[in-house]
Amino acid sequence: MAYRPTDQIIHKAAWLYYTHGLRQDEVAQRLNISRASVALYLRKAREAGIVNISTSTHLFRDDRLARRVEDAFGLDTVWLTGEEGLAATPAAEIPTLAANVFVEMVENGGRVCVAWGRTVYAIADAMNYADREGVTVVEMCGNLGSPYSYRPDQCTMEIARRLNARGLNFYAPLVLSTEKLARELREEPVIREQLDGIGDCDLALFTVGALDTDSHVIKCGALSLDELAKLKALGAAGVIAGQMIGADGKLLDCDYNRRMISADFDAIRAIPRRLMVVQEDEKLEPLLAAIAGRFFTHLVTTSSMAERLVEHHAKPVPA
Amino acid sequence: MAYRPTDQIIHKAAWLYYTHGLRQDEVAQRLNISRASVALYLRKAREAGIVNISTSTHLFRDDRLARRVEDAFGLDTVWLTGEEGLAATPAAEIPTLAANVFVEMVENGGRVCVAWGRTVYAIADAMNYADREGVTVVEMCGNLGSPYSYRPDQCTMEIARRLNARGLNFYAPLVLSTEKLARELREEPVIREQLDGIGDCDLALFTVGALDTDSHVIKCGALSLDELAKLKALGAAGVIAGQMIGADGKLLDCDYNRRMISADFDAIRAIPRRLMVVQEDEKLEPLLAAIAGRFFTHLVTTSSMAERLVEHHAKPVPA
DNA sequence: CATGTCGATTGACAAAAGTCAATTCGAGCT
DNA sequence: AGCTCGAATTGACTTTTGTCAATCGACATG
Repeated sequence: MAYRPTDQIIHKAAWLYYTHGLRQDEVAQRLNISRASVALYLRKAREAGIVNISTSTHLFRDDRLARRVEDAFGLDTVWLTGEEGLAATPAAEIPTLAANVFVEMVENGGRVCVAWGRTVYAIADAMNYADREGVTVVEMCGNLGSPYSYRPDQCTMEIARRLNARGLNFYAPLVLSTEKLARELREEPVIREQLDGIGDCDLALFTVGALDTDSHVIKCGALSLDELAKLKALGAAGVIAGQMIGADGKLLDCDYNRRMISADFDAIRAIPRRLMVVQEDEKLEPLLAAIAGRFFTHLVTTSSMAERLVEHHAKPVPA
Repeated sequence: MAYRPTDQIIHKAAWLYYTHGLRQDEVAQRLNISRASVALYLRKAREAGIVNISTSTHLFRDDRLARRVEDAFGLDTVWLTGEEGLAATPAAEIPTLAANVFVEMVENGGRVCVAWGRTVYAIADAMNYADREGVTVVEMCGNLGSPYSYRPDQCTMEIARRLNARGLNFYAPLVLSTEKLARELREEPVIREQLDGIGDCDLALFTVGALDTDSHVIKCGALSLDELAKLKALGAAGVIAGQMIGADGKLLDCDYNRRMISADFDAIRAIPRRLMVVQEDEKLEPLLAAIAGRFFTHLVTTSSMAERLVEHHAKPVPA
């Protein structure tokens, strides 16, 4: 963070107000400025992450159901949002919780890796500005130039901005038209380096995609409806960082995957803490596939999804 | 933290207010309680560390002088409080800054070790309630039952309370009347274990004591004026965790030190991050001794002390 | 069963914080 | 020097928050 000279006074105001507990008029008096300026500076301080206000996410862990999911699938931690409509708007609950959980997990000097999608973008949006130091945010997969407002590079950069971190973008498309081109591109040093760097991360944030006709891969134009149907016939059950996986969680052996520039699954699994966020109730099948592939260690989802997960676990072979 | 049933609603109120940014009356409406209750719950949430408000301490690092001290003495980080009277009361500035720096340094699951003294107690007092998990706070040296209000065990316990941590006290006096008894006591399993545990910490908080007639060791009755004079004649330059050190930073070879139950110096130096806090301007000589002994890696002190340190470094052999 | 006690809760008022249009300041240009 | 434009700052007003005495209600006790 480059320190502009005016930052100094913002810092001082924040220190006096939040740390020493002075009132705004007292701060104003001491710094010889108007109280209105103090109020302005304090807002800036909050936005810049000079002041950090965070709420414990314990509430969402302190739940029998969450523990049952942890035990059933061997996950490190599960956070659930209840039915009770604790959010301002119901749709905001999962991203807000995920953002808080994620920020708590990011450590100074850490290297985090983020995927993209509607959910990840919403998380970025709900994320507080935090005053981390030396954090690097890297993209997990190639980009898609698209009419979509939540492009992958925007996700990365927005998250980096909130964490006061350095953002590293992937300078490649997500999916290419031929397998040959994808292979060649993957061997380009710039790309190679980025791909190799994913395994060095200590934290990952991602979601699993569904394969409905209105799902993300379709909407952003990575895949046609025709191709989708074929992939489903081949056994595709979900999407991880753009790549198709089967119900067993393994990379699907298909042309589409071979045309992809994205994180190697072993590299993803080499990351010690991997936070999966699932918002939509329709994503049970993809989520189970992601569990089978051991893609994540931490999970944020809804109570209703958790119930279905536990239920499924009780009788893994449906009648 | 044991969750009382009423904590649930405090959590919810805090989440809605701080994370979702609702107003108090909106929170009240949603939770079906009066707004006054919401205000009350929010205060409790802040006090319990459910909500964490922390201010960046960058301001105090962003200082040429701090860098010069870091370079001159090979320290990791130095924070300085300026002359400008940024504090509510000047005397509160150092403890408040130190408390904030310290809390930032404490990591979940960590093991921290604290010494005691007027300054450490003031730091404990200025410390925010933080929502850490799995932290252990251990005492660095034996206790002194005394008329003093800042007894070592109080320091430990207060800091533990603020960090939502487990506090481990030393069940031994700081100084005994004979060397033999001290030696025997050190070999008691309970004590041995505590002493050995100090080297396993990843963070330490302590100060260096002076040897004036009104200094801490005298006031709390650990030492008589007579003894003090003798120790000074022997070359005592400062006090670290109760023990006398010479100007070279080495443990002074004296009867007093041998009667002491306190952390082994090698154990202290085995702790990777050690935060030294020096408030009083008279402590230049003790601080230089502590530097010579490589007792600390991080330092919080005043600008004026920093100036004298740098000055001293420029001409280490005074005319 | 009335009564006392204590903590939780509330209504009403006072204090503090947020907001915004108007004004001042200051860098860059003529 | 005088002028222009945009950003920083402020005073005045509105909204939100903090506080505290009064009240409620659960539970224990004579």
